[in-house]
Amino acid sequence: MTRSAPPPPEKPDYETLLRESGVRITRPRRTILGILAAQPGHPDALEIFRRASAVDPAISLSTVYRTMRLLEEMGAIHRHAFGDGPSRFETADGDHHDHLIDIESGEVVEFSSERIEALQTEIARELGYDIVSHRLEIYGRKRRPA
Amino acid sequence: MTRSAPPPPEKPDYETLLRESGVRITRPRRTILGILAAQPGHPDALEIFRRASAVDPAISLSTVYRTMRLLEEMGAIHRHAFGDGPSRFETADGDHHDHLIDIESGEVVEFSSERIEALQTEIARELGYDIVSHRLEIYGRKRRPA
DNA sequence: CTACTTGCAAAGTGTTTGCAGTTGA
DNA sequence: TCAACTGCAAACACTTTGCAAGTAG
Repeated sequence: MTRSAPPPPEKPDYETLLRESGVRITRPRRTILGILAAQPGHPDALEIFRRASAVDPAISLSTVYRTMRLLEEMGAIHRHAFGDGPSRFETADGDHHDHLIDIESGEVVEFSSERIEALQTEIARELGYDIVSHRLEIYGRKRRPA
Repeated sequence: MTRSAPPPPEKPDYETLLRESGVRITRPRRTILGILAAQPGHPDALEIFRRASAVDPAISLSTVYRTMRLLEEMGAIHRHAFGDGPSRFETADGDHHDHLIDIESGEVVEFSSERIEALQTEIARELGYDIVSHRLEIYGRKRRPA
């Protein structure tokens, strides 16, 4: 066994990723990518558009939507439809997780449970299905201290 | 302990329910109610509108939407947003259950798991929240027989 | 009778798309 | 260079709403 280079960084370099997919790195895309990298939350398209506009006022909302779709198709981000509002996006670095949405503030807390995952797989199997994807959202409100 | 009347029928009478809420039973409402009672599935507004039109061609899509909202607010039906398409509705008789959606046919299979419910409550508690509602959807495809 | 409902058309959201001009590789 | 990309405005799908006419109780 020989020494080798350290494992790749946990956060992929989207620009490189895109370029390798034969996609051009344009100004609007670089701007949006920068925003996604800097913002840890679950913003919607309008939110991203607002931040992008602050950096480059020429950016259009269409381009935001087109870029989000592009990134989603590449697997670089996930799209969520919490409640019924607009789609909200999240970078797809880490592992799978589910969401708890604070119905009062809209805040999103991420969590994951191997046991729930396992139960879902089991249930799907019993029903004769293979899981392609799933969505688990808990809507709650902060517990008042007694 | 005295003998008493048998438990109420499992399927509530929506007309009575509505009347008791001070809501008028109009022709369109009666038609829609009839369709919901007869159809066991998870139809969307357009689907309900189509079936209603067959019974009473004068019904408008707006009235379908207004009626679904009314019933939802009364707790008589649940509204779901599977994938990203239109809202789909389901009568709220029985117990709580979750959904497995066949991504190829759109078919919806209902299931419920006390263990998953319990795990969710536990997770929410650990995060400091009380659950208000939740949504668990499994998207899958029928397993091919080997 | 008259307040609640309706149908219709118009408005509203969130998102996608056609097109002519722009730009990255 | 020149296909990929963009901004813009128009189109879209789904849903809600204003209003004048209709109707249940």
